[in-house]
Amino acid sequence: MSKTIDDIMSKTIDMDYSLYLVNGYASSMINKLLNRAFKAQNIDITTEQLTILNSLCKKDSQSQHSLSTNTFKGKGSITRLIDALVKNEYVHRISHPNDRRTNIIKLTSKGSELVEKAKNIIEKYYRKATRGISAKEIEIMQNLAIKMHDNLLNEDNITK
Amino acid sequence: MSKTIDDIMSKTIDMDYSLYLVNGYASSMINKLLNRAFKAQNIDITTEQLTILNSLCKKDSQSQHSLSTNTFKGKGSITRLIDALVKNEYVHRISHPNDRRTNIIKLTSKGSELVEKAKNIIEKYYRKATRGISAKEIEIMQNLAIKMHDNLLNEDNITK
DNA sequence: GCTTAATAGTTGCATATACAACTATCGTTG
DNA sequence: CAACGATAGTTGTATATGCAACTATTAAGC
Repeated sequence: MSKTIDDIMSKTIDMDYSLYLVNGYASSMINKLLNRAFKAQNIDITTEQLTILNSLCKKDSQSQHSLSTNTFKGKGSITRLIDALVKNEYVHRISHPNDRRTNIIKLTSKGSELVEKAKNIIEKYYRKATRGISAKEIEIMQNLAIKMHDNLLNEDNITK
Repeated sequence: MSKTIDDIMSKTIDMDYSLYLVNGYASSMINKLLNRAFKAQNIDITTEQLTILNSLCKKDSQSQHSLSTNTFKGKGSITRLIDALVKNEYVHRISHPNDRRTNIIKLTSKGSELVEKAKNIIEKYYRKATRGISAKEIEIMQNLAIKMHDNLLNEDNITK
């Protein structure tokens, strides 16, 4: 007998279920552990900055606007994350030749190497997190998370 | 044919799957929308602060240490969140009579009323997020998120 | 009882994000 | 081509978190 949504929501003052989603406990936990692991191994990066590098691995030489769209981050965050990445020489920030408003972000070789190192650590923690969970279940969970994200993205009141 | 974990992890440089978890896109999206909705309706609260109030609804008069454990937040965050809650008179911060190190946090009537108002908004967005997803699937996802969180909590290297 | 260790909470510093105001540049339209 | 609006990025302010150093108080061990 599984709970219906109304069972879940009708609990007196118990917002645990929805707050579990809102707070993203699992996400923030693995995020924290990863950032701690990077620091412990003297890898000068954060998971948030890695999101940018990962996007550049898939498609190099993106504009900041493109990176903002692809990583679901605000343009202000992008500016500051790239500031940090440039400082560490993981990317170059180059002015677009035909549009001086636009910056082109290019992965450096140092950046590529870093991604490979970080990838191993991420995989390690990902495996820890998913211990005892089948690949099928993981796939279900990922698809549901994506679906929820899409549901919210498609809200009328989300224009920015 | 579903993907195995190795299928997922072996992709060349594609960390999307694990980064989707790490970044908690769905969580941060609903979190953002909720905080925006609270502001739009002149409800002076954030989801993070609500996590504290929710815990107090379940068990009032907790110490900050207890709240830290129950909400998975660091003690520094607890201090500052309660500063904000006290300022808005949603809680009282009272010195423990027998242990002057400890503060007891008590929900005020204003705090209780606020939780009820916020609960409706949270439920609304929770329903939007889970549109087209069955109650059974939601339950699966929640249980998996809890399991992943537990997996990481039980790591040897997590002592603080 | 005194010393030491453990516990509870606060605070400073760094990172990240949301939001809004701002600058600079490009495109469109008359 | 001048004016207007759209677009790309930057920056200031506020909130939240992690982490480490710190104070204050209590508990434990001798």
